[in-house]
Amino acid sequence: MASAREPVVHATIYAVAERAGVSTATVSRALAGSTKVAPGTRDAVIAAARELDYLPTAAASALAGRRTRALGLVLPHVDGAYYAELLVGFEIEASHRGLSVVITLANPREDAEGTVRGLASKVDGIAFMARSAATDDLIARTAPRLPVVTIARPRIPGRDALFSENRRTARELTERLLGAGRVRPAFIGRPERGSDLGMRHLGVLDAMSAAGLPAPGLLACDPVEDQGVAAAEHLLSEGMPYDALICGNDELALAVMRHLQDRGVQVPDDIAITGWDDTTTAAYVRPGLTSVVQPVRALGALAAQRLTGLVDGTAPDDVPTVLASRIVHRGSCGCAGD
Amino acid sequence: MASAREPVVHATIYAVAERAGVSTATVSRALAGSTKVAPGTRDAVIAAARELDYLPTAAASALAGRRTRALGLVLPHVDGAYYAELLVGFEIEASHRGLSVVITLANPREDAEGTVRGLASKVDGIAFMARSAATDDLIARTAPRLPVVTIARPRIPGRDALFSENRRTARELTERLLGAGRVRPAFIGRPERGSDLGMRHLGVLDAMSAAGLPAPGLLACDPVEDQGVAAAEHLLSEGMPYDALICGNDELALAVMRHLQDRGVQVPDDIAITGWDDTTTAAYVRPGLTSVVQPVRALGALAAQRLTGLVDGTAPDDVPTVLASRIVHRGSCGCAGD
DNA sequence: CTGAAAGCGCTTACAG
DNA sequence: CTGAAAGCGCTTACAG
Repeated sequence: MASAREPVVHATIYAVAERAGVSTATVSRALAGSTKVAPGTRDAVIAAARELDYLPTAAASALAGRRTRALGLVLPHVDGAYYAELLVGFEIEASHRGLSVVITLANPREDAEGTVRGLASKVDGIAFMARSAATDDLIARTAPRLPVVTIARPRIPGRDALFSENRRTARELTERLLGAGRVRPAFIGRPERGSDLGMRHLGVLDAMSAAGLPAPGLLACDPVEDQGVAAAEHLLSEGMPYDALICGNDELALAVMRHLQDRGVQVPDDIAITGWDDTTTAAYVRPGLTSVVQPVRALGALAAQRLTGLVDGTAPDDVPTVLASRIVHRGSCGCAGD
Repeated sequence: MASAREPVVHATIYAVAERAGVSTATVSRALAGSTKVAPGTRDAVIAAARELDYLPTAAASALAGRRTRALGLVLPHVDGAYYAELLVGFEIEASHRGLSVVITLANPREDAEGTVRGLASKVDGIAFMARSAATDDLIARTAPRLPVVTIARPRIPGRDALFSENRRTARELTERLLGAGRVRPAFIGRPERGSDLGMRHLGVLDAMSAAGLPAPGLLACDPVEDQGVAAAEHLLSEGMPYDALICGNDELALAVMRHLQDRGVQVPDDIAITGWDDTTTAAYVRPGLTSVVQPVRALGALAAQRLTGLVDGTAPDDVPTVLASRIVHRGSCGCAGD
């Protein structure tokens, strides 16, 4: 076993101060862009810093300044373009504000408590995304310690909660199907209170009751491919009692659609199918899958933005925010029309 | 504008020490799991820490301990499941080792230099993924400051470089096509020296020359959808001079395939098509797209692992590492066989 | 506009 | 096995 890497010694603020002929306080101010530094002094400091290739140690700044200049993002332990997109929005916004991003995957099988506590010790604020091992309770206990926002998950009392529009969009989508004569829809997915899927389910209910129709069918299953296959199998065994399937996400919708097609069911003639998230695949399958585009990147950016506001004390408090979604009509719903 | 959030005061190591009736040195050791602490003492410290809900300030630990206990990951500024998967592998491995992950998207349009320098000041080591705004030069200049590894990008002299197997897999894929009678293949993508696509292109050349055949065609374009469409259009206008298209990634392959199919070309009868990355969509289109699964998650994990070794001084130096890829045969290549 | 000095909250030789 | 004390490298009232 080799010995630990010998750390290269780098210039500190003292070296810069000495070279520029000023105090470390002045170096600190000049480099922070303080306006109360004489231009000439500032230039000398900047020149000295550059000559020494000075890079302030983040830990020292954080300790002295009581700001880590970092934001935390807790994601469910899954892959997928959806979360990647959220991360992109969050990171870009954070980096525009000079903040770095510490990312954590909350794995149900592991020590979520320890993970989140650890994160809380190294960032100025945390965004919790959707369903993850970070429970309501854990988030609530974390919140007094530092600013917290939630994204696409049940709201924590007194904390900012961000969502994409779900209920109203689901209602519109359902009304569109009803308008095309599909009056016996079923919802596929597990609607949980306050979650994205829960809200989507409510939107479907809204449309049905507004139209004076009975409640839609419900096939409760987790939003993953194999459960979609199982749901499709179940439908076939039941003799296809519905004429439209509003799926909680694309993964489910694609699995259901393919399985039904493989069994000879015609989409959309025999049954209409819709999804959510507008994944890449939705546009590539045939018929194209009607889906809902969510402003995921904007949601990520908004989270970073509100967190920054909370950290600086410039944010209005406790305002839930909902960003608009948009239906993308393709062939699978039999209502693409125009 | 509201005033800045009043920080809640939390227990420090002094409070824990006082409560446990020991010195802060002992608290520090006990909590770090040092073996040189008497069991009774350790229990008392742990109890006191729990009672006070003590959370060590990461900045203070980092400053005093000269270790941030964080790893940096620089990704190209794009979304997509591929990078998400890499991040998952990296994060899981890092978190297993008690390290957190600071993620940065290197955007060509922005200050990559400042971004990477900032990152270098807050982590113990950095992994640079693929093509990003982090140039060879920038990475080389960062490397003396802290441990660095690269992933799927041209190697930086003297630094660890990780890859998934590209050249040999490309050769196998090509040989399979040749075996199925497709002797006039073209490569679609922009092969750059030392990059994943560059290696894939070389593998195709290997197979052709080993078979005593002329070099394959080359349609140089960036690996994005619209360039795939343009390439397909070009092929049509040329009268389809090839019988197989080996595309640098799935995005390109899918765009090419769809465009050709829309123009009446039969896949694989008229032309065979293959991609790389085995995206979700590859399995959903018809015919299914033959593609190559890369060990992306494992690559991420390996990067975190080697970085940790480098930080601790326990890593063998300068060993390039290549992880195996696997071809997934589907209908599009006309060589699925069985 | 600038500096001296205290202090941020830990870790780690060093000594016992 | 434990403690006193120095020190990690910054920032920020405070005073001028």
